[in-house]
Amino acid sequence: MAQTPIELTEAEWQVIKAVWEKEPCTAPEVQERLKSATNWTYSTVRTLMDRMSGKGLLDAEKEGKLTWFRSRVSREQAQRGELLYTLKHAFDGAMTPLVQCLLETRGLTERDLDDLDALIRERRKRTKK
Amino acid sequence: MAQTPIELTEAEWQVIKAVWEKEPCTAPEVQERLKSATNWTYSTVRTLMDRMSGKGLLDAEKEGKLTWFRSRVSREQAQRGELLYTLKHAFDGAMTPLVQCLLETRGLTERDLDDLDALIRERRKRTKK
DNA sequence: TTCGATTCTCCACAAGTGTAGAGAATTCAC
DNA sequence: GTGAATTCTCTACACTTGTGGAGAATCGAA
Repeated sequence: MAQTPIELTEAEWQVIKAVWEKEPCTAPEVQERLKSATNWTYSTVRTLMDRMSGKGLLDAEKEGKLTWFRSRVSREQAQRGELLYTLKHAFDGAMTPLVQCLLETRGLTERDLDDLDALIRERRKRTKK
Repeated sequence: MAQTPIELTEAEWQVIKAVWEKEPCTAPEVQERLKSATNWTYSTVRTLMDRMSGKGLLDAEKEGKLTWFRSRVSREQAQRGELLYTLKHAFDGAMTPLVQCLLETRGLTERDLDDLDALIRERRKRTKK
């Protein structure tokens, strides 16, 4: 069940986010989507995507000359993996310091704080139930 | 001022946490502290520490045969770096989804939620001022 | 059916990372 | 001062990551 936590490299994040935008998709499409952000050549994108398929992060299906890719991990899974990594290594698993760090770090708006409040209240309700 | 954000590899996290425990310290000491967690040989630990000195993560000072190491980044700096990395790549900089993910992820206690509340209230006070 | 465009495959390479062995240097106890 | 113990230096090596070039394969249009 709790499969090995998903970890993505920086480049892999770029790619998978582009894939999530619209699936299935081809490598040239992904290259195009990343054009402005990275300027990667087709080769670069394709190599990344192939490696990601090898790791089970993407799924590749060949149809004639084209190869269609789709993600095999959801955004939520990936986010969770990344966050858990940080939680574990940087904060030794302690959630509160992590949030504290977050609150210190950013120029937060009142609105942000309201959102957090709401999240917590929401979460409380669920726990109570 | 905002120096390039600090990023540590997994092994580097282990090492620097051991260094933070008590500084300055020697490589054999660090090896000892990590003994139970990693079983790394002296060579491994030392190589890591030397590389980290090279990167400016540690400071190395030689005294006779011994080399004393101390950290050049604080736990807070490192935590912030790690967290910002996650925030940026996995959550596109959006704090609320990150916290949301956090709240979903873990078996939180009432106590945890109380702590978060407190943090937010605290933070509000500071903003108001 | 040949040409241009598109997409693919294969290979390459430098830098970074995790890991550690072999043997030199230093030091301390006798 | 000799030997054992400690610590160091140097080197190595496989694997991953970021990046992409060269040229083959395929497809659509003329």
